[in-house]
Amino acid sequence: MDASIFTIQPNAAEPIYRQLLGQLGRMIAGGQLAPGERLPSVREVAGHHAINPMTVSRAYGLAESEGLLERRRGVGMVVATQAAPAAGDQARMALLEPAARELVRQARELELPIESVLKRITSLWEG
Amino acid sequence: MDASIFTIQPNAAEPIYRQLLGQLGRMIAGGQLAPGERLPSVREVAGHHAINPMTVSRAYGLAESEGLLERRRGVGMVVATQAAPAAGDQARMALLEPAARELVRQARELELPIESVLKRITSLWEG
DNA sequence: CCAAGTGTATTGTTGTATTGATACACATGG
DNA sequence: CCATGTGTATCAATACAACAATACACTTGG
Repeated sequence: MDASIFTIQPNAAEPIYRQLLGQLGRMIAGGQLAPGERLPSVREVAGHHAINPMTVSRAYGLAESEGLLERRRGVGMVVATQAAPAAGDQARMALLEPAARELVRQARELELPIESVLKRITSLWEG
Repeated sequence: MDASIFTIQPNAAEPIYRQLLGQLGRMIAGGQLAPGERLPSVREVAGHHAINPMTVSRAYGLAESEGLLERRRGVGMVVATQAAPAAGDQARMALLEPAARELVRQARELELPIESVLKRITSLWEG
């Protein structure tokens, strides 16, 4: 798998290692990363995004302790075999819950009509 | 205006002063806070939420430099008179854009069907 | 076997951000 | 005038992310 699977924003408020961890979790749950699949090496990702290898290692390490990845000594990281790949819409939706709640909260504070919000979401989805 | 207009989550990743600033901006844009309306005092908000007064002051100060609030010496902060209260849906929607983009990005990573996402949003809106 | 590739433990440094404690300047109302 | 209420400037403490530079244990492929 190429190192470009990850999208990192260096200037975002969310720390880099956490951006990586979040993407890993969602891409595994969504099936874009299948069990047994090998991940780009720490140095590969670090080089491609011009960040520190240890920052990537930190994300991988946390993913491992969450049961998402398995460490193959001398080889690299691999998507855990028992990592639920195609958890039902239900389970995957749970991972979207925080972002969904936040969106709704902000929309309420803005007193926006729900129709406009849904429309915008749809537009962003297609675009 | 009561100090309970703000909702702060002390354990969230987003810093408190930024939570306050965001809510201020949206509630003013949405019209829940009308121009000329007085805000709860720094100490009031701080006491109510058990946080440091300077944290609230920081949010107020930033809001002032953004033109959202006006400082009345010895009196308190007031919603700026020239603060666009009922900017069109268009303008208010712009404030929702970051949250909307993030939601869509995560939904894509999760490979969720757009219908499920819209459904959940609607459900959260009504609930 | 050994060169080259894995991840990682270690130590230290740097920069930044958040929060807190205190003291101050100002305005209002009695 | 002065007690009481504003906001805030200032300084300090703390936490954390990220980087840097090694060194190490391990596996694979030649």
